[in-house]
Amino acid sequence: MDWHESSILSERARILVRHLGNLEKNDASCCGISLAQCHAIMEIGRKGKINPNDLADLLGVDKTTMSRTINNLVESDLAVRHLNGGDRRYVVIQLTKNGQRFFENTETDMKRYFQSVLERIPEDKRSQVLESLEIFKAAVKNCGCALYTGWKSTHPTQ
Amino acid sequence: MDWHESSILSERARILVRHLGNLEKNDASCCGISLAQCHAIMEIGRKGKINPNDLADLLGVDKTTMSRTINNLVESDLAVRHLNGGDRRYVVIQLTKNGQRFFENTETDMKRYFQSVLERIPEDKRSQVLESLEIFKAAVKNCGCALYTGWKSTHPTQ
DNA sequence: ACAAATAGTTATAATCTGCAACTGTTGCGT
DNA sequence: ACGCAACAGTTGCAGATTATAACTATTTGT
Repeated sequence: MDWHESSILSERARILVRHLGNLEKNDASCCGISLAQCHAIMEIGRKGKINPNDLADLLGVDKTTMSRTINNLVESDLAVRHLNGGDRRYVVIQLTKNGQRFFENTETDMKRYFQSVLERIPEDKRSQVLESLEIFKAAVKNCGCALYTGWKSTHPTQ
Repeated sequence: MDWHESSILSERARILVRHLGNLEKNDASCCGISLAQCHAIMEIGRKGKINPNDLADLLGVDKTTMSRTINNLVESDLAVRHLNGGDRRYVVIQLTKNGQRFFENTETDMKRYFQSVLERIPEDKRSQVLESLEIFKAAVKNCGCALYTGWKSTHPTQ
């Protein structure tokens, strides 16, 4: 059990997440759209069509929050709700032309950003970094355990 | 200019950030403390002592938000404010005994989590992943540009 | 000595969030 | 066919978080 390596991993992942997260937050607020709305648009755009419940799970928010976020998108003419003919409980969400444009522009922006990140990585290390991110991503996703397992039991609960 | 690689990079970083972010969010809410408060505790703990302004910059929030977050911590007996003798404009924040315990427990939890992530990475890839994360982190930090540079100009602004 | 700059706090208002309770729809067992 | 549980989705409410603007207090520079 290598305690030292996991400490390094923890540190690097933390800084990375915070840095990219802040970047997102700062830049999202400058275009009249909330971060939650932006994330929703990006996921709807990638999936093409999706129902609110799955979208809520994907983004890790409550379905009521999702419902309201979708309201905002619809009011801003960025997304539309359709009723699924087969099962009328289901609602299908899709992007409008406006939303589609937003989605594509933002995806291009993100690629451009990561392009410039890539340029800051030595050329002979790029494929290694790409592969490692995939490995790390898979390890994180497969790790069912919680981040702060000890909180409930070991933390002073005020 | 390799558009394909930056696309892959973007995708992997995005999923990683969202996954770890959600993990944080879900687990933070279960111990009577907000995510903002938790982040603040962790940074105060790592720095030992820090002033509100620097802490706000570090966490990417407004200083007024920081002030209130610190209020919460003080009320919960997790941190204390001290007046800096030298320049009485400055406030120094430190953890209380309670806060210190919280900090140490959480740091241990995080290490434990990343330990189990590490165990899911093939042994012969671990040092490569660790190195790559460092490279990637540095590249992200040094990249002064914004994530969504095009939003202001190219996005439909509502 | 006095204006500008700095660190920090409070007032206000807007936004985001989730739990509880609700409607409407479907599937299942009898 | 009926009733009931399960499910998708929405709204009422109440609490938490956030930033902008206006403020106090302290220091620095001229």
